[in-house]
Amino acid sequence: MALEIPEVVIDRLPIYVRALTVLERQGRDVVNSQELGGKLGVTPAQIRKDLSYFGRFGKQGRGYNVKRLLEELHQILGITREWSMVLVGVGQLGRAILGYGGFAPQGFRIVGAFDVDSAAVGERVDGLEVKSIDVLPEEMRQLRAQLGIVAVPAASAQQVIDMLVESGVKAILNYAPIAAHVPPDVRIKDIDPVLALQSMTFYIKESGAAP
Amino acid sequence: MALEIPEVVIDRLPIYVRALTVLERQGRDVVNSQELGGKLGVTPAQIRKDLSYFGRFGKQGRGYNVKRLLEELHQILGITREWSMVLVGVGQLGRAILGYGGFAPQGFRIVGAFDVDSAAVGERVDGLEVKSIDVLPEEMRQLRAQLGIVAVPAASAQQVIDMLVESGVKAILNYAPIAAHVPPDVRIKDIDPVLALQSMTFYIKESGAAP
DNA sequence: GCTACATTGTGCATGCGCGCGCAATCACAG
DNA sequence: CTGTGATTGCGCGCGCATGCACAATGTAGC
Ligand SMILES: NC(=O)c1ccc[n+]([C@@H]2O[C@H](COP(=O)([O-])OP(=O)(O)OC[C@H]3O[C@@H](n4cnc5c(N)ncnc54)[C@H](O)[C@@H]3O)[C@@H](O)[C@H]2O)c1
Ligand SMILES: NC(=O)c1ccc[n+]([C@@H]2O[C@H](COP(=O)([O-])OP(=O)(O)OC[C@H]3O[C@@H](n4cnc5c(N)ncnc54)[C@H](O)[C@@H]3O)[C@@H](O)[C@H]2O)c1
Repeated sequence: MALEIPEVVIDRLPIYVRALTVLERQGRDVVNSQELGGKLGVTPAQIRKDLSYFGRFGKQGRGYNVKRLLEELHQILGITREWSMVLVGVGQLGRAILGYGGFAPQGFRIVGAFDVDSAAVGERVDGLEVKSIDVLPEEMRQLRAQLGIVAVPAASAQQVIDMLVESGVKAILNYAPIAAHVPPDVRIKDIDPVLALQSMTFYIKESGAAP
Repeated sequence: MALEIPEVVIDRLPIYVRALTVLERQGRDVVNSQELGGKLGVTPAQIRKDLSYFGRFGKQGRGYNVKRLLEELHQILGITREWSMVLVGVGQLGRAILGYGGFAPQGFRIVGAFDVDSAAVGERVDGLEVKSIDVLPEEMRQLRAQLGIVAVPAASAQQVIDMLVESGVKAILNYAPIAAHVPPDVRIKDIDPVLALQSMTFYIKESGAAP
């Protein structure tokens, strides 16, 4: 199979999905690569090249059928089905994640929440009962979640990630500020706002006006 | 000046900072590129090449002095000083951000919080009084914040970003799921967990066991 | 049905990031 | 002070992502 597809390409596809979803909701039928690129800050050639890895979805002289392209991208990314996720760490961030309404419409369902703190365990948060981290392995045998979200302090993160991997999770969204280690068959993506800020200050550090 | 430094390099420096900070706290004096690379999943050559853009910080036969290298990286990234940030959108996520203890130790201070909802305005959240979005422009004349955090719904995000730019903000951390437009002299980084999830499902979609 | 026009799909060249490999350099032991 | 061992700094080539340019192809108008 065509597994020579660059990872950068895969990372751009969800952005296309996001923009196309907006266009579909606006009732737009077709869109061309130039308009789409303008919205996203991507060159039209880039978009066409990216899509050409997977097939020929456009019509010359018109552009891309919004609905059709959206379906194709869903198929490619594997987001036609529903995905089950478990959350570990029901603290401040964990609660915001549980309450976030942005996952469900995209087919990502949180089916389990775990914490080590006995004060949190047993509590109901957004219709989900928080379970003890100790029962994660056995709970996972029923839940069969393929994705894990890690929102525990840095000190516990690697340990929690190991547990998730052991329980069969194949992809992890990690909010803890560590560089975690996972087996080659497990995907992991980190979200760290501090890293984002620290790389931006490099570019603006000369632009005056300290307080 | 040496402004030919690739952005990917700048994006890696904060990761080095994070790892070195841990080593320093552990009392380590020196570290070599191999050990550092092992921790971070980066090749030793990559690390040495990255650092060589900015100077010669290592000693042959020994490695890098942890404290010294950390200071150099702080200097390079512009994180020796304190940076002031304003937050717009004090909802679920905004409150988690305000309560997050990870910004202050790295020199990032939230000095203002704004919302449009009259129920939130006037409220004190983590020692900060939430102000109306209407007074953002005049408040900014006193606060002089260089960074902005956007945690409002997608529909309001571009408008809020325009206001921040107008008020002199030079870098924006955007949590809203949109591709925002900013002038060339303003940096912006997006944080979107859904995009991260959607790119990971591509790789694990065949690996069995649907619910 | 035919012509004019718009836009895709892609071969190809350019440029850039990555990592190899080695000489230069430093620490340390004897 | 000299030799040994280790690790950096960096020149260089390779590979890959990016974007140009054009032929292929479909649309719409007449
Ligand atoms: N709050 C934010 O906005 C924010 C933003 C980015 C990253 N983060 C990161 O997310 C993580 C959580 O942040 P937070 O603000 O929610 O902290 P928090 O202290 O409020 O929550 C952490 C939760 O994890 C639980 N926990 C600790 N060890 C555990 C273990 N071994 N197993 C299961 N649960 C465990 C704690 O009981 C607590 O409920 C931290 O690593 C933080 O750096 C937070
Ligand atoms: N909650 C999460 O974990 C999470 C994660 C990632 C991204 N996001 C994104 O972050 C944003 C906020 O999410 P949330 O869950 O906190 O939503 P929320 O509805 O709880 O909070 C949004 C807040 O923004 C305020 N607001 C709306 N328009 C405004 C305007 N023009 N000016 C100032 N304030 C305004 C609202 O009054 C509200 O308080 C959304 O774009 C969401 O997609 C949230």
